[in-house]
Amino acid sequence: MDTSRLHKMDDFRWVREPKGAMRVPGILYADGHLLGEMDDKVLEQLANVAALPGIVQAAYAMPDAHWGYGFPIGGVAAFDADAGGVVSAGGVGFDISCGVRTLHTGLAEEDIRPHQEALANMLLHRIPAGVGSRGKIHLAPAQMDAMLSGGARWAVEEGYGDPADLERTEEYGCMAGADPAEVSERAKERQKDEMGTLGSGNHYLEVQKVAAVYDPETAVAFGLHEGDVVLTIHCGSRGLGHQIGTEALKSMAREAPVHGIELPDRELACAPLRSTAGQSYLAAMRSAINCALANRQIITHFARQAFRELFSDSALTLLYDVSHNTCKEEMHQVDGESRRLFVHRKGATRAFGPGSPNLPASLRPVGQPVLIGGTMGTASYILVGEEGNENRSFGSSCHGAGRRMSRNQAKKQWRGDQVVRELAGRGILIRSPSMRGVAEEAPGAYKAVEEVVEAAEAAGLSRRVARVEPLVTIKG
DNA sequence: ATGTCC
Repeated sequence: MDTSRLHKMDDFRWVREPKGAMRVPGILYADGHLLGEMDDKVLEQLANVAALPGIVQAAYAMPDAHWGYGFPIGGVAAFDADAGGVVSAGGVGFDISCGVRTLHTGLAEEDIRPHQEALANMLLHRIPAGVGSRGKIHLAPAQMDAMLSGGARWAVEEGYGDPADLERTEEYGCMAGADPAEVSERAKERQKDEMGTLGSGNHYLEVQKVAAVYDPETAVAFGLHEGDVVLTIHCGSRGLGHQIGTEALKSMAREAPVHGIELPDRELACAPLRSTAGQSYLAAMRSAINCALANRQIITHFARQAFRELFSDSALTLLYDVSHNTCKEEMHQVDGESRRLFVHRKGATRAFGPGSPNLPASLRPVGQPVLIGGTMGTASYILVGEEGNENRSFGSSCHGAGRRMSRNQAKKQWRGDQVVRELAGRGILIRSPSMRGVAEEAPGAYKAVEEVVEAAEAAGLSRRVARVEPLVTIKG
């Protein structure tokens, strides 16, 4: 990215002052090196977002931002319905409520090592992965609607997991304001056999060891110690969310002129929050949030079964489940005034700091766990929401390493079986139905996750608590 | 991300 058009506030905060159609500034949180790696398109897209009606304060880019569909991935933007604000399907993304959930296993690395192969095979066997993967669960129409309304709460009621899981899930496992009647039959049809499946792309299930602790006090509060083994699930709302996103993008682009909205980019399709189209999308999008929460809950259940086969006394307990592709109605202070805003986080993790009323009592004094997915060959991070970050990014942080190169480039550079062999040599077992997928997801295709989380910490968005490294990765 | 193009 050409930084000459940016005003450098400090080493980790760069501002694009409003120009042309921009209503608010664009703010990028990153160091000079990360900015250098970012495409100029990120700045262009950030400026387009800043031009949307009813945007409040600024359009933000997280340290892992990269070029996306309309909005940058790693983008945060909040809109006020009273000020003509909009909701944008491109601002949420296709994989609605894609997110990460991390569980304690109660096991240590030395417990896992002798059974590492068996565990990898068991997890691959129990959890369907890959494009179009289907599971054992087949939802009849009434069950589909109950799932879309109830989310992880529905899943627990159906016997997939424990009520205690809900306390550690964003929205307590159930997103309010969902309306299954706003979800098309086609979206439901695509989803009816896909519950409890991982999907493809960057989605994974990973057994990880806590390799380093940065903030011992918070780590203890999160129940994390060096050498502990945790399980992390990264996936979303599968075919249903994708279908809802596709349909909404099409209809919002078609209807924008009716609402008097001039789109700087057709991909930025949006609808006023106070319109039938806007409300319909919100109700469908919230249903997809529930679908993703239920999906991660069901996968948790299958993972528990797999662990119990090998470790009869293992009890997987949930640290936290948080999404990074959403639009959520939240109260935020803007210039000393409390305002109800619709916060879009696309490839950005909610990262509420200590004291947030949205956190359960057990986490409120400490802050929200912020789960950052790295790559299968390097590491992932567990962070905590930083005090005061509501004023910096509406309480948001980065979500991952961010791609350094396209999937096509990665396929030219690596072969899946070579990646698997190389990682096996380093004690990391990869299992995947697609060697092409493994090549596309080769660790070298991603930026250094360390640099991203260091920038997020230096910018005051979230603070490092622990670094986790993979032992077993199931890839879609 | 995605029954990787209805």
